[in-house]
Amino acid sequence: MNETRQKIISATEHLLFSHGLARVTTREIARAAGVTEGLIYHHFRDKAELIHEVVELRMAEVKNVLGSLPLQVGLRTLSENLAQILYTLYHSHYQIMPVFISTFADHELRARAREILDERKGGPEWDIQAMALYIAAEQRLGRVAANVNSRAAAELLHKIGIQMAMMDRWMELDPDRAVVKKEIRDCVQTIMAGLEPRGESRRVKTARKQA
Amino acid sequence: MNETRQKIISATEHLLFSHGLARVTTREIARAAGVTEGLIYHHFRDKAELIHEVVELRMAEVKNVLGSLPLQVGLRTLSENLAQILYTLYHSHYQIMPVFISTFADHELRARAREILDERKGGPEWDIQAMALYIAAEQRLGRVAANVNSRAAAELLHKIGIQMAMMDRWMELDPDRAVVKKEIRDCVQTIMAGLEPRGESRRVKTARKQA
Amino acid sequence: MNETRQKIISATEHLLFSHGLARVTTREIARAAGVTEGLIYHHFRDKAELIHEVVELRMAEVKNVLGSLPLQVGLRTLSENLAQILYTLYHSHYQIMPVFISTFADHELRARAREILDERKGGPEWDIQAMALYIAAEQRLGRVAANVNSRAAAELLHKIGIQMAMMDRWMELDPDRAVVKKEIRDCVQTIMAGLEPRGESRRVKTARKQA
Amino acid sequence: MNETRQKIISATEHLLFSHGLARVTTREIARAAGVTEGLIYHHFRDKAELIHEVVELRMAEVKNVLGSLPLQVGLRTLSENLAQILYTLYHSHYQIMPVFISTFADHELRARAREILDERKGGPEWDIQAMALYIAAEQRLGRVAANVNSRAAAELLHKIGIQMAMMDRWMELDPDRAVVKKEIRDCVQTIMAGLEPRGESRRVKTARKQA
DNA sequence: AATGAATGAGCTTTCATTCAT
DNA sequence: GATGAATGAAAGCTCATTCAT
Repeated sequence: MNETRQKIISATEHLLFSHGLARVTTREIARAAGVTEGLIYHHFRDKAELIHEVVELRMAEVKNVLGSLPLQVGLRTLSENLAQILYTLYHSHYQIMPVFISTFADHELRARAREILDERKGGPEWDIQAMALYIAAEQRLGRVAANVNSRAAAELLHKIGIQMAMMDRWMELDPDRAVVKKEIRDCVQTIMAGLEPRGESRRVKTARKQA
Repeated sequence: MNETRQKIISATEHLLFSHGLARVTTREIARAAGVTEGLIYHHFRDKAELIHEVVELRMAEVKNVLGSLPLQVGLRTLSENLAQILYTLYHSHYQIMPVFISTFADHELRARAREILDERKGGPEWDIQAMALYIAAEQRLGRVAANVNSRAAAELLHKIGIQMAMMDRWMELDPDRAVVKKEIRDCVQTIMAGLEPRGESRRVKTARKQA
Repeated sequence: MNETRQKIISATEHLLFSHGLARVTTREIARAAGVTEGLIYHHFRDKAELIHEVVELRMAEVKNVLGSLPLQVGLRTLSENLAQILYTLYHSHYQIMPVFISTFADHELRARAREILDERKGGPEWDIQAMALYIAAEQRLGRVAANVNSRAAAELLHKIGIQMAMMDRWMELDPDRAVVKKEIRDCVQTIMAGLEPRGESRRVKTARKQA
Repeated sequence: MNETRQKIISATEHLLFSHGLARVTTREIARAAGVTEGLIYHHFRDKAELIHEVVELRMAEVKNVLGSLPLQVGLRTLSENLAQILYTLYHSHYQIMPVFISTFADHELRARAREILDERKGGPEWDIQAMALYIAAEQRLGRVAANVNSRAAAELLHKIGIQMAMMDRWMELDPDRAVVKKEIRDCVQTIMAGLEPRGESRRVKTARKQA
């Protein structure tokens, strides 16, 4: 059955992680999967199809990362919840980052990856939506300022989560190192408080009614 | 002389932009540069050295992007200044993104790129520092809240700027499309205002004296 | 039983017709025959044996093409009979031409095909013989000139019939196009009349006593 | 210069002669030409281009085979001239037969070969024309019967010449064996005399005014 | 008898690199 | 400095064939 397929796909993905798309040869895949090169072509039309499948599997997995988050609206502190959101985003994107980066090496592959994300009810858009809804809910409870654009805030968090993952991959840092939590907390605090002075100092700053 | 070197390097970088590291062959480089393949090896020890040089040049260029920004502390609105900062970060990273992404394909190349950034007085760290200093200055003028961690805020902006660039590359979107400005404005506004409710509602929110 | 054998052989021959020996793979044969590749090896030792069998079958079929012709000695016109002979030769050779041509691609296959033709009481030799006998019979009736070498005439017709078939295959022309009949008629007429002038003009031509 | 090209082309053609298109691998070509496989691709875009070139060269060579024949109209015996024509056709076609046969293995190759023959002022059509003109000239001298269709006679000879070459290739017979001359003489004699009875016997045969 | 996963040799092709000129 | 023919290793892929089920 498709145990062999799975072995090949896993081996490929693993190589994608460690070598980068350019260096992944069918020979290496075969060796890593413990099969012959010919067998790869028995299960996949060509190398492209295999890579596509790897990308598809991983990309589809991004689906609704935040769906599993028990975001208790109105419960715990907002900061705690946002930190949890960011951490989840960060961790999941750390996982798919090699596959995601691989799609940069190939035009067609990238287009395909985009399609996959578009088709699925899931993917980044869905995560952003989930966050925006959460923020709006907190807004109704008065835990988030009324003038906040929940959608914009969600996109902000999304960008930050991905970027942290990408940088840690680039720096080849462990995703579980202690500093990450601290970094996320600092980030959340900044977003929570905002840059604008509060209270009396408000008069000082330049008006930005329409900004 | 090094006119030829330059031609070869430019051609290589251009191919990196359009094809990705995997697809860049010496033959294509030679053709694009209008020289023979053999000549490449008169100017560079091997292909790796050439690629390294391309990466080195572009990476070194990341240096002090914000140095060119006339960030007038205390002048114009803070929002306007932040928007300008973000836009500059976004644009410059959009330019180097292909080279940056290329470094993911090769372990050694990536390590080298990191070294380059570390060595130079310039690079991301410097931009972050510049932003942090700017924010701190505004803070002293009372245009930024006193409790803001200027360093954390700078890192936040940095992440957002890079991530916007990466996503637009991935989506193959034009970096000058009108929507970008709007996106940046929304983002700045959110960061400025923060998520926390202001005024009386402040009592409602959880204390975060030490958070 | 040998229903499967037959399916495989038919499929192979069909592919030989349309692709040429070089392009006929076991995979394609299996697909065309609606069986699995493995099954082919239950019925034939190897691919060579299968091809051999196809060639054998078709070659054996060449047998006695003219035997089916109701060549009525002394009846109808001689030209009509010759045209019919040529047409039959042409048509039958058009059918086997792909298999025949295939034998050029493989030394051993060709040798085998020759053996087959030799073994059978049938094959080209038999057709030539049949024609020679027919011509000799007409000769006795005075419908063919007494000085004609019936064997040589038969070989002549044989060559022409095959060559027409080969050329039409090479030109990828339909064997039933109207022009064929006209071509055959012209050919027969030339053979019938001969090139030598007749009657008084005979004196003019150079003597060919020994030619 | 193109000495290498020539070596490769020659080697390829030689292999085409001995193995058939199907069995000609780039590896063997390289070995036979005394070069590396890679070099083949330095001189030819791909294997197809190489084969095309071989076919083109040989096919173009068919050009005007009879042009070199000093066919002395009115001189020597007609039979001698026709025998010489047939022998020349036979010999030249014996040479190109392997390449010609190769074109059967590949649809595109065959189409290309046809184009080559069409384009050139030369090729079979030209030979046929030359023969037809020769026959017509003899006709005017009264050495060929007035009612002979010179074009049809030329086509007849053409077919016979090619077919003899093909059969000898198929039988793997030497093109210079003594029997060939005898075969050609018999053939010419038959064509010269025609099958129809001459003189008084002419009344016996069926009328063929319109045949 | 039939399947189809699995094999391994060999094919065409690419590509970084060298070297005589 | 510059050329481009030449190399050789390795890439992606095909295909006849085997074998456990």
